[in-house]
Amino acid sequence: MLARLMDLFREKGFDGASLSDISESTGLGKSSLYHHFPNGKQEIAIQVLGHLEEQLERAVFEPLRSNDPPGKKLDRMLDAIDRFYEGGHKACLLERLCASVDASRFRRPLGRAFGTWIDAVEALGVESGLPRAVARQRAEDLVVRIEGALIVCAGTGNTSVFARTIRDLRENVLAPVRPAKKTT
Amino acid sequence: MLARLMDLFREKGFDGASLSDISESTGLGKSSLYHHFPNGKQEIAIQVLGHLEEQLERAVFEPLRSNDPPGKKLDRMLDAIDRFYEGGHKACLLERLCASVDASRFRRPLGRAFGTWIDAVEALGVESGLPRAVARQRAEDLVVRIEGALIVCAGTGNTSVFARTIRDLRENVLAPVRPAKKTT
DNA sequence: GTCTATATTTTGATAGAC
DNA sequence: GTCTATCAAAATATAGAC
Repeated sequence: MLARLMDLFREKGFDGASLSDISESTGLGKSSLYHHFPNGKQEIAIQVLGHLEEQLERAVFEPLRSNDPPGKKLDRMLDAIDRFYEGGHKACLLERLCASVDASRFRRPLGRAFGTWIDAVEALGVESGLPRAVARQRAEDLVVRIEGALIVCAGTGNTSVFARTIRDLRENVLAPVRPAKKTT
Repeated sequence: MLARLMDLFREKGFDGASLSDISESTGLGKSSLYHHFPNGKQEIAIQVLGHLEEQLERAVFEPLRSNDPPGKKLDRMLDAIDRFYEGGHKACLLERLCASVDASRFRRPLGRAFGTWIDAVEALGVESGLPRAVARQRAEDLVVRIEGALIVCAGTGNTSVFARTIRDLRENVLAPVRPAKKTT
């Protein structure tokens, strides 16, 4: 059920998904929805966010705990991410909630979700031998580029940007630091 | 007036900005709005998008036409972009419209705006001596990273990610191609 | 727990006076 | 060109039966 609701919010956004949509997508009447979520739509979104964090846990943290080498772990993370966004065809719930009018109400869970994600990738970078500052930057960059690629794909209708972004990330997130190029 | 409306849509998104908001932000009654925009809210958004394209023209194309060296042109572009997004504090109109329920109605102008932007950066890369394919990729990447950085800043409340992204882009978008690093 | 029915507010949009 | 007044539809939310 939370999975269906997540699909709905990813498709329509928070402001765009009405209670009627929610009712239809769950098969429950509005009164039943208020039985399960006394605080209405906002609470539904927050519970859906919680559900996303669980999936993030499985997609990002679980690979991280394995005994595979870091490069393999990164690959498995990116595989999971690619699947989750269906190659750039499906939007990010975090982004959809960031873009809602009530974004301030989601600030805390949103900040936590982004932080969790970034921290996990940073830890992987550190594990693979990168200096912490570099690992941090690259972890932020991974999330930035995935979110951005989803936007550009949605705006242009061209999902190849997402595919290429994932490919680039595979090659570059854990790459050894190279000396800076001199500017002319 | 279109500037005020653009601010409104950037702040609240398309679904989140009601006609009452629009009325308040412009100082016009609803009937007056329908006098100027007979097709209602959708037409307002499309005209605001047109206004954005003009600003994009000034911010992106005008620097491109100067006689400065490519690196200088890129710097001026990124300065304008940094100003436009106020260092990551203000959202992107394109993204807000991508994230609306009615996104399909904006698909054409959105695709055109993204295309214009990417094409301009690609041309700059070619001018600076990059192979076209590389220039294309980097141009897409510039837009991807700016859009993504805005999302992450909005979600985490930390605008330093935007600042660093701009800095990275300054150094890397036009950098000469370097041989790929071998994987272990 | 789920339903039908309804309350209340807000939405996008129009009519018509000035 | 702008206003007041108003519309029908849709929004969120609740009451109360079963």
